[in-house]
Amino acid sequence: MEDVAERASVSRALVSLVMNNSPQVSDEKRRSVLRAARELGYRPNLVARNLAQQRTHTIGVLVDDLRNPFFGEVVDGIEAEAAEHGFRVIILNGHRDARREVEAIETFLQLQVEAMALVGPRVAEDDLGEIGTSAPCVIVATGAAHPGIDTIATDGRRGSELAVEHLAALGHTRIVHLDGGANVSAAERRSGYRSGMHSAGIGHLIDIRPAGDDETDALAVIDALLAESDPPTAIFAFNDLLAAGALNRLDDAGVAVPGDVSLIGFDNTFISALRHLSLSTVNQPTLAMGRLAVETLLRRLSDGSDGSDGPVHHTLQPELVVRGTTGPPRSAALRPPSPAMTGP
Amino acid sequence: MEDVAERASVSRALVSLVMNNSPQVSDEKRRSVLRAARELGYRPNLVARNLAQQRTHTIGVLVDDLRNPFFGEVVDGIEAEAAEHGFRVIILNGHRDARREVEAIETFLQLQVEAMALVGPRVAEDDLGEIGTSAPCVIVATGAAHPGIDTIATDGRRGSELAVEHLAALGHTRIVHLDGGANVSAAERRSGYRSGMHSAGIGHLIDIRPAGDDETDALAVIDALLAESDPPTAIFAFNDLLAAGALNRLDDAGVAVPGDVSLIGFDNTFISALRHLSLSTVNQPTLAMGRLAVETLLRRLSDGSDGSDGPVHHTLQPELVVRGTTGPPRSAALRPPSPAMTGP
DNA sequence: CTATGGAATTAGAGCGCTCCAATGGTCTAT
DNA sequence: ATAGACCATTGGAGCGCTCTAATTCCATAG
Repeated sequence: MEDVAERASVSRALVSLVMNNSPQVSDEKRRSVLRAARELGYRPNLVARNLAQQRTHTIGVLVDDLRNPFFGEVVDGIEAEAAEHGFRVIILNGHRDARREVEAIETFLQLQVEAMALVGPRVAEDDLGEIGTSAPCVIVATGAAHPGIDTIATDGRRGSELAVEHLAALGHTRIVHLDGGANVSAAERRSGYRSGMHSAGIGHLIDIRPAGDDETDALAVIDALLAESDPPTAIFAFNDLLAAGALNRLDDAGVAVPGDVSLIGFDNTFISALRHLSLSTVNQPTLAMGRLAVETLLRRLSDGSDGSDGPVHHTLQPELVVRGTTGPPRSAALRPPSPAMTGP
Repeated sequence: MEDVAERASVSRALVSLVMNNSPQVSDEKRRSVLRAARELGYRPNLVARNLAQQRTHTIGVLVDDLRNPFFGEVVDGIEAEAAEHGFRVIILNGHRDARREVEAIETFLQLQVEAMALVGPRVAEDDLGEIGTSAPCVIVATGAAHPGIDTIATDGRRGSELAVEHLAALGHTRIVHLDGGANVSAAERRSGYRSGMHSAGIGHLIDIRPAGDDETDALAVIDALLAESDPPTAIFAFNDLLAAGALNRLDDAGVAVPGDVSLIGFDNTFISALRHLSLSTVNQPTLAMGRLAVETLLRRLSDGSDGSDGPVHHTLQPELVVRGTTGPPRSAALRPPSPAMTGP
């Protein structure tokens, strides 16, 4: 910068003004500074600028798992909205591990990001400690598990109800839920499953199996399920990945979907749309969630409020997406939903 | 920091030493500094540290498309290796757009990253200009399209040959290639397709259709293909996503896979492994590529060489993965799809 | 008792930039 | 002419940290 200033025979301060294209600099000087900069291959040092300005114009985005396309879509929304407001976005990977998430958040804070969006985090609110309030922070796509922090979520409870209602309407009664296990959204979806079962009048048939949130997590559970004397006629999986894994296994075992068993997922990732899977699922408005997350952060930023007072919870509505993996149970014609009947 | 120093009644310099856990500080002072830091909730400012140190210990990773799980896997490898060597990784999203990629690289440089890995970039080498040499830079998973820069790639030519050989060995001759279009790896895979066809003695049947690298890019091409008088018996798609899209469309049209048409992809992303897709494909050793990328960067860093002299090209070997979408062609006698027939 | 060396500690300059207050210049109104 | 207003420009302090060289302290040797 010194060099540029010298070459253009102006002061360092003037170079700074030009680089930030301040309006109050004469065209003549501006041109000569820009030329000097170009000739010298000068590139402003953001680290220094950030330090001097005490601002970084940066939003940190923590992504639970880069391999899950669902999160990629949310990030797209975040980036779009952030860019419109002059913010840079840097991404850190949580690797589906709460410990690494906390590290990543700590890194964000040390890097002085102005705000953070945690996409699908696994950290419990308690483990966030003061961390969440050192900078505006919003949690995206993790349901209502963080009452003390701003959140953007799809109504996982309602989404689950939609799924169960759909299956029940088709005539299913023996509906099993593959639970998301340690995943933070799991509780909410589980509760939706429960209430859905109750309002369908089959509350006594509630059956929840711990599974997880990855394709591989489904395998053992499906095996166990198939080995039982009274296997389910329908399965509601925590998310699409898990459903896809379940589909694998059912296929292995020669079980027809939806002929023998209906299957529905959650998230509506692009994989569920793949025709050969054609997975029925529940849609989350990912793009809107991302944009809303940034809006929320920016509001905090201009308020100066850090969210510890009255956090904001945005809940978006899920939508049922019926594709090819759900259908009436085999015996539907013979056996309309009659909870009292337990055997043939 | 000032405050911490005062509270522990030591100098700022000593606090700095403690924060960088230098060995030459007495236990007594160390403890009291740490306590003071804790009590004050002190968090070192990385921006300031980076400026003072003239180092950031950061590797910038530019990802072509966050939604493509293939890239997520490569990034996993990069992060693992980087962490082992005390480097932080920050990720920027290229959004499948060369212009945004250049912006991202510029951002990395301004943020003073010490090295960059471009994962599946779309920028042509020429558009990289001096940019690539301002810091060590390695291009991952984009074939041999960047002769002047360090690269890590799977041998796309060989991979394509494997795919074609496989199809030819099954008895196919009418093998069409769905081309990756603007994607930088496309040329290499196309050339492998060509050479594969030639060595199978069916060079005269070479047939390349521009498509793209996303599920949606396959639709129109498949429609066109099916409308022809002599549709192919086998399709080799640029990547898994494209193949998945093709599968969708073939399915829509009631074409059996692999009964009527065999289909093979490239990348071996987890979606190809989904049982219902069960896509035959060509594997790339993603994790190894990521690790190798970082190794290469670190070598440049310690050499002080910037790669403009003698770039290094690592080429890893692809592997054929045969799953359920490839099989022998239907015997000539039957040949069901007879486009001349329009009505029952 | 002084000299010597080593370890622990500190003062202070400096990293590359921004931003405030101050400077000098030009223009208009008196 | 002179004061005032207004612009473009600049000097210099300061952002929070590190790092070198200097200082202090203490133990040991001569």
